[in-house]
Amino acid sequence: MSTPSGAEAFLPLAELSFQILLALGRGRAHGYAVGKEIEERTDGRLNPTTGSLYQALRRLRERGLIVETEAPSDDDAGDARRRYFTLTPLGREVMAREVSRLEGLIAVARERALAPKRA
Amino acid sequence: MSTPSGAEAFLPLAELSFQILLALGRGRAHGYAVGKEIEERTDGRLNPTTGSLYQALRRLRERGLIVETEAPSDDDAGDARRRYFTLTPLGREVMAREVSRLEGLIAVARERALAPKRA
DNA sequence: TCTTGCTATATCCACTATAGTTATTACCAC
DNA sequence: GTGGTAATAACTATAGTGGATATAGCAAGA
Repeated sequence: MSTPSGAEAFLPLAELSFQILLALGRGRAHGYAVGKEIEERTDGRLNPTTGSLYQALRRLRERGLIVETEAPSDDDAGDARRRYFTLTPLGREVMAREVSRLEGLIAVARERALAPKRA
Repeated sequence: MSTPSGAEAFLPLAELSFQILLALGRGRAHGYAVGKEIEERTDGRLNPTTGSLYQALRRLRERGLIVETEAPSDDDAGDARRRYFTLTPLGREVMAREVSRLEGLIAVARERALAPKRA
């Protein structure tokens, strides 16, 4: 279905942006935690410095893929500096579309590179 | 840390670069044809200008993912300006690794965004 | 035939977006 | 105080993209 949301316009997602959306896919999180999650999940392969991380968060927020939200109630003991983010419906849709796009690429790659033809 | 081939160092592949490798996955092709193939395969969604196309080809060549090769014998009627390219083994491996990487991302995205948790 | 114009093919230059680096500030727990 | 947590800002590096340009070949028509 071509949902007229314009989600396509955000594709392809940059590596870090996609990773951030993935991290937020689990639910609300604050910036620092997002960075840690990415680092852990990628086994240190990706280690976003705060500079690039918050830059990317800002871009995503400005484009409406994520929003800044209140701290969760079970975090009142937490650090007041924390800025929490969650995916917007648009962000979720962009993710879904990006996944579709990638799946298409994978299918083509499989049929071509893994069963190479003579040149 | 690094894989034997160092193919990981080329990841993530940019959209256009990956598309070019996909196009060459079918076998040798010249630049212009690569552009056309991409445009057709993506139903016009991607319409690489010659500028970005040849720049990307140059980058891929400089990094050893593709090489410039002779024109095929059945092309002697073709335009002499044509520059033909083929995947190198490294290029093929980079493709394979990129596919693995993307599959990993997809798996994470599926489990998170398509079964969203309460934030 | 000459000219106009379109497709094919490629190069060069400049702009933009993204990411990385580094430094600074501030809070919190030990 | 020290060390980890959390965020901001200024700067740099560079990959990627896009636009303008050039040129050859071919087709259509004056």
